[in-house]
Amino acid sequence: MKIATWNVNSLKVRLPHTLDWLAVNQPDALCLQETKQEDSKFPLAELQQAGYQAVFSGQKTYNGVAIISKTVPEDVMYGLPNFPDEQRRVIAATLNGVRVVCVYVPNGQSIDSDKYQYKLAWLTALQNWLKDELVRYPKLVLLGDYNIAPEDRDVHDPQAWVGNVLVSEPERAAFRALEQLGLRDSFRLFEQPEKSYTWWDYRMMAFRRNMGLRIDHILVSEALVPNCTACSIDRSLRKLERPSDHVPVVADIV
DNA sequence: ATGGCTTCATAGTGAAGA
Repeated sequence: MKIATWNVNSLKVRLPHTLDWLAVNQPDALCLQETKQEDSKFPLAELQQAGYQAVFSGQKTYNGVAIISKTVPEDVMYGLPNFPDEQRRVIAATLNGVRVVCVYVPNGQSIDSDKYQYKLAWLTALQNWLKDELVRYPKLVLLGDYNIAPEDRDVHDPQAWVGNVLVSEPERAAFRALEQLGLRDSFRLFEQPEKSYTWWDYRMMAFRRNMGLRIDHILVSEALVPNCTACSIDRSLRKLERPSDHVPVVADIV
Protein backbone atom coordinates (compact mmCIF):
# COMPACT_ATOMS: atom_id res chain seq x y z
CA MET A 1 0.00 0.00 0.00
CA LYS A 2 1.43 3.33 -1.08
CA ILE A 3 0.10 6.14 1.07
CA ALA A 4 0.83 9.86 0.88
CA THR A 5 0.08 13.18 2.55
CA TRP A 6 0.11 16.63 0.95
CA ASN A 7 -0.91 20.09 2.07
CA VAL A 8 -2.39 21.14 -1.25
CA ASN A 9 -3.04 24.80 -0.30
CA SER A 10 -6.33 25.08 -2.23
CA LEU A 11 -7.59 22.01 -4.05
CA LYS A 12 -9.33 24.31 -6.52
CA VAL A 13 -6.04 25.83 -7.64
CA ARG A 14 -4.08 22.59 -7.38
CA LEU A 15 -6.56 20.12 -8.89
CA PRO A 16 -4.50 19.72 -12.09
CA HIS A 17 -1.37 19.02 -10.02
CA THR A 18 -3.32 16.57 -7.89
CA LEU A 19 -4.70 14.64 -10.86
CA ASP A 20 -1.29 14.53 -12.56
CA TRP A 21 0.38 13.34 -9.40
CA LEU A 22 -2.21 10.59 -8.86
CA ALA A 23 -1.85 9.43 -12.47
CA VAL A 24 1.93 9.24 -12.27
CA ASN A 25 2.33 7.85 -8.76
CA GLN A 26 -0.79 5.68 -8.41
CA PRO A 27 -0.93 5.83 -4.60
CA ASP A 28 -3.51 3.70 -2.80
CA ALA A 29 -4.33 6.72 -0.67
CA LEU A 30 -3.58 10.44 -0.72
CA CYS A 31 -4.45 12.57 2.30
CA LEU A 32 -4.92 16.27 1.61
CA GLN A 33 -4.93 19.29 3.91
CA GLU A 34 -5.98 22.90 3.30
CA THR A 35 -8.42 22.02 0.56
CA LYS A 36 -10.12 25.39 1.32
CA GLN A 37 -13.30 24.19 -0.30
CA GLU A 38 -16.87 23.61 0.83
CA ASP A 39 -18.01 20.01 0.43
CA SER A 40 -20.48 21.00 -2.30
CA LYS A 41 -17.53 22.20 -4.41
CA PHE A 42 -15.33 19.13 -3.87
CA PRO A 43 -14.15 17.75 -7.26
CA LEU A 44 -15.42 14.23 -6.67
CA ALA A 45 -16.36 13.56 -10.30
CA GLU A 46 -12.88 14.44 -11.58
CA LEU A 47 -11.28 12.15 -9.00
CA GLN A 48 -13.68 9.31 -9.77
CA GLN A 49 -12.85 9.69 -13.43
CA ALA A 50 -9.21 9.20 -12.43
CA GLY A 51 -10.16 5.95 -10.68
CA TYR A 52 -10.35 7.21 -7.11
CA GLN A 53 -12.85 7.43 -4.27
CA ALA A 54 -12.82 10.28 -1.78
CA VAL A 55 -14.16 11.35 1.57
CA PHE A 56 -13.77 14.95 2.64
CA SER A 57 -14.56 17.56 5.23
CA GLY A 58 -14.15 21.10 4.01
CA GLN A 59 -15.08 24.70 4.62
CA LYS A 60 -14.83 27.97 2.78
CA THR A 61 -11.45 29.78 2.72
CA TYR A 62 -9.62 27.87 5.46
CA ASN A 63 -8.63 24.34 6.52
CA GLY A 64 -10.35 21.34 4.94
CA VAL A 65 -9.12 17.73 4.75
CA ALA A 66 -9.75 14.79 2.42
CA ILE A 67 -8.77 11.17 1.93
CA ILE A 68 -8.54 10.09 -1.70
CA SER A 69 -8.27 6.34 -2.16
CA LYS A 70 -8.51 3.50 -4.63
CA THR A 71 -10.75 1.42 -2.37
CA VAL A 72 -13.95 2.55 -0.67
CA PRO A 73 -13.15 4.20 2.70
CA GLU A 74 -14.91 2.52 5.62
CA ASP A 75 -15.93 3.74 9.09
CA VAL A 76 -15.36 7.38 8.17
CA MET A 77 -14.97 9.77 11.09
CA TYR A 78 -15.05 13.56 10.91
CA GLY A 79 -13.31 15.73 13.50
CA LEU A 80 -12.03 14.84 16.96
CA PRO A 81 -14.88 13.41 19.07
CA ASN A 82 -13.37 14.89 22.23
CA PHE A 83 -12.76 18.38 20.80
CA PRO A 84 -15.79 20.09 19.23
CA ASP A 85 -14.46 22.44 16.56
CA GLU A 86 -15.83 24.47 13.66
CA GLN A 87 -12.48 24.12 11.89
CA ARG A 88 -12.29 21.16 9.53
CA ARG A 89 -8.98 19.54 10.46
CA VAL A 90 -9.50 15.81 10.87
CA ILE A 91 -10.86 12.97 8.79
CA ALA A 92 -10.25 9.27 9.38
CA ALA A 93 -11.19 6.12 7.50
CA THR A 94 -10.27 2.46 7.29
CA LEU A 95 -8.59 1.29 4.07
CA ASN A 96 -7.58 -2.34 3.56
CA GLY A 97 -7.77 -2.90 7.31
CA VAL A 98 -5.49 0.05 8.08
CA ARG A 99 -6.84 3.03 10.03
CA VAL A 100 -5.85 6.17 8.12
CA VAL A 101 -6.02 9.42 10.10
CA CYS A 102 -5.54 12.65 8.12
CA VAL A 103 -4.84 15.77 10.19
CA TYR A 104 -4.25 19.45 9.60
CA VAL A 105 -2.72 20.59 12.89
CA PRO A 106 -3.30 24.27 13.72
CA ASN A 107 -0.45 26.60 12.80
CA GLY A 108 -0.41 28.58 16.05
CA GLN A 109 0.62 31.87 14.40
CA SER A 110 2.95 33.00 17.22
CA ILE A 111 3.90 31.89 20.71
CA ASP A 112 1.95 34.70 22.37
CA SER A 113 -1.19 34.18 20.30
CA ASP A 114 -4.49 32.60 21.41
CA LYS A 115 -4.04 30.41 18.35
CA TYR A 116 -0.94 28.90 19.93
CA GLN A 117 -2.98 27.89 22.99
CA TYR A 118 -5.60 26.45 20.68
CA LYS A 119 -2.87 24.48 18.89
CA LEU A 120 -1.55 22.97 22.13
CA ALA A 121 -5.06 22.14 23.39
CA TRP A 122 -5.88 20.61 20.02
CA LEU A 123 -2.74 18.46 20.12
CA THR A 124 -3.60 17.24 23.62
CA ALA A 125 -7.07 16.24 22.43
CA LEU A 126 -5.56 14.45 19.42
CA GLN A 127 -3.22 12.53 21.68
CA ASN A 128 -6.01 11.54 24.08
CA TRP A 129 -8.26 10.40 21.28
CA LEU A 130 -5.50 8.42 19.55
CA LYS A 131 -4.80 6.51 22.75
CA ASP A 132 -8.23 4.88 22.37
CA GLU A 133 -8.14 4.73 18.60
CA LEU A 134 -4.91 2.70 18.72
CA VAL A 135 -6.58 0.11 20.96
CA ARG A 136 -9.43 -0.18 18.47
CA TYR A 137 -7.14 -0.09 15.43
CA PRO A 138 -3.60 -1.34 16.18
CA LYS A 139 -2.73 -0.84 12.53
CA LEU A 140 -2.92 2.94 12.28
CA VAL A 141 -1.24 5.64 10.19
CA LEU A 142 -1.34 9.30 11.23
CA LEU A 143 -0.59 11.53 8.26
CA GLY A 144 -0.75 15.21 7.66
CA ASP A 145 0.54 18.70 8.13
CA TYR A 146 1.62 18.64 11.78
CA ASN A 147 2.95 22.20 11.72
CA ILE A 148 5.78 20.91 13.93
CA ALA A 149 9.43 20.47 13.00
CA PRO A 150 10.30 17.72 15.50
CA GLU A 151 14.05 18.35 15.75
CA ASP A 152 16.63 20.98 14.84
CA ARG A 153 17.76 18.87 11.89
CA ASP A 154 14.27 19.42 10.45
CA VAL A 155 14.91 23.17 10.30
CA HIS A 156 17.14 24.89 7.72
CA ASP A 157 18.39 27.47 10.23
CA PRO A 158 17.51 26.47 13.82
CA GLN A 159 19.00 29.67 15.27
CA ALA A 160 16.82 31.87 13.11
CA TRP A 161 13.69 29.96 14.16
CA VAL A 162 14.22 30.09 17.94
CA GLY A 163 11.12 31.49 19.61
CA ASN A 164 8.90 30.66 16.67
CA VAL A 165 5.88 28.45 16.31
CA LEU A 166 6.56 25.10 14.60
CA VAL A 167 9.78 24.61 16.58
CA SER A 168 8.88 25.57 20.17
CA GLU A 169 9.53 23.07 22.95
CA PRO A 170 5.84 22.56 23.90
CA GLU A 171 5.03 21.71 20.28
CA ARG A 172 7.96 19.31 20.07
CA ALA A 173 6.87 17.76 23.37
CA ALA A 174 3.42 17.20 21.83
CA PHE A 175 5.07 15.45 18.89
CA ARG A 176 7.06 13.24 21.25
CA ALA A 177 3.86 12.47 23.16
CA LEU A 178 2.43 11.04 19.95
CA GLU A 179 5.57 8.92 19.58
CA GLN A 180 5.11 7.73 23.15
CA LEU A 181 1.75 6.30 22.11
CA GLY A 182 3.74 3.93 19.91
CA LEU A 183 3.66 5.97 16.72
CA ARG A 184 6.91 6.13 14.78
CA ASP A 185 8.08 8.79 12.35
CA SER A 186 8.30 6.66 9.20
CA PHE A 187 10.71 9.13 7.57
CA ARG A 188 13.30 8.45 10.27
CA LEU A 189 12.98 4.67 9.99
CA PHE A 190 15.23 4.97 6.93
CA GLU A 191 18.45 6.60 5.85
CA GLN A 192 17.60 10.07 4.54
CA PRO A 193 19.45 12.93 2.86
CA GLU A 194 20.46 15.80 5.13
CA LYS A 195 18.40 18.98 4.89
CA SER A 196 15.21 17.17 3.93
CA TYR A 197 12.20 19.46 4.15
CA THR A 198 8.52 19.44 3.16
CA TRP A 199 7.69 23.15 3.22
CA TRP A 200 9.40 26.28 1.91
CA ASP A 201 8.17 29.87 2.17
CA TYR A 202 6.88 31.32 -1.07
CA ARG A 203 9.09 34.36 -0.51
CA MET A 204 12.85 34.88 -0.54
CA MET A 205 13.38 32.21 -3.18
CA ALA A 206 13.27 29.87 -0.20
CA PHE A 207 12.86 26.69 -2.24
CA ARG A 208 15.80 27.44 -4.50
CA ARG A 209 17.93 28.13 -1.43
CA ASN A 210 16.44 25.10 0.38
CA MET A 211 15.35 27.27 3.30
CA GLY A 212 12.70 24.83 4.47
CA LEU A 213 11.16 22.93 7.35
CA ARG A 214 10.07 19.32 7.70
CA ILE A 215 6.58 19.71 9.14
CA ASP A 216 4.54 17.14 7.16
CA HIS A 217 4.79 13.64 8.55
CA ILE A 218 3.64 10.06 8.29
CA LEU A 219 3.61 8.30 11.67
CA VAL A 220 2.94 4.55 11.74
CA SER A 221 1.82 2.49 14.72
CA GLU A 222 4.17 -0.10 16.20
CA ALA A 223 2.18 -2.92 14.60
CA LEU A 224 2.89 -1.43 11.18
CA VAL A 225 6.58 -0.63 11.62
CA PRO A 226 7.72 -4.02 10.23
CA ASN A 227 5.45 -3.43 7.21
CA CYS A 228 6.77 0.02 6.43
CA THR A 229 9.44 -0.41 3.76
CA ALA A 230 10.07 3.16 2.59
CA CYS A 231 9.33 6.81 3.22
CA SER A 232 10.38 9.74 1.07
CA ILE A 233 9.63 13.36 0.23
CA ASP A 234 8.64 14.18 -3.35
CA ARG A 235 10.12 17.61 -4.08
CA SER A 236 9.13 17.55 -7.74
CA LEU A 237 5.78 19.28 -7.21
CA ARG A 238 7.47 22.37 -5.79
CA LYS A 239 9.12 23.00 -9.17
CA LEU A 240 5.87 23.28 -11.14
CA GLU A 241 4.04 26.45 -12.07
CA ARG A 242 1.92 27.76 -9.18
CA PRO A 243 3.09 25.14 -6.68
CA SER A 244 1.73 24.53 -3.20
CA ASP A 245 4.24 25.65 -0.58
CA HIS A 246 4.25 22.05 0.72
CA VAL A 247 5.25 18.84 -1.07
CA PRO A 248 3.99 15.27 -0.60
CA VAL A 249 5.45 12.72 1.79
CA VAL A 250 5.02 9.12 0.62
CA ALA A 251 5.29 5.84 2.53
CA ASP A 252 5.13 2.21 1.41
CA ILE A 253 3.36 -0.22 3.70
CA VAL A 254 3.39 -3.86 2.58
C1' DA B 1 12.68 43.19 6.07
C1' DT B 2 7.19 42.73 12.61
C1' DG B 3 7.71 40.40 5.52
C1' DG B 4 9.95 39.99 0.70
C1' DC B 5 4.40 35.30 -1.70
C1' DT B 6 -0.01 33.12 -2.25
C1' DT B 7 -4.75 32.19 -1.27
C1' DC B 8 -9.40 33.62 -0.43
C1' DA B 9 -13.21 36.91 0.13
C1' DT B 10 -13.78 41.15 -1.69
C1' DA B 11 -14.29 45.02 -4.90
C1' DG B 12 -10.26 48.40 -0.83
C1' DT B 13 -7.42 46.05 1.12
C1' DG B 14 -7.00 42.55 4.87
C1' DA B 15 -6.42 38.01 7.16
C1' DA B 16 -3.89 34.00 7.39
C1' DG B 17 -0.47 30.88 6.43
C1' DA B 18 4.41 28.96 8.36
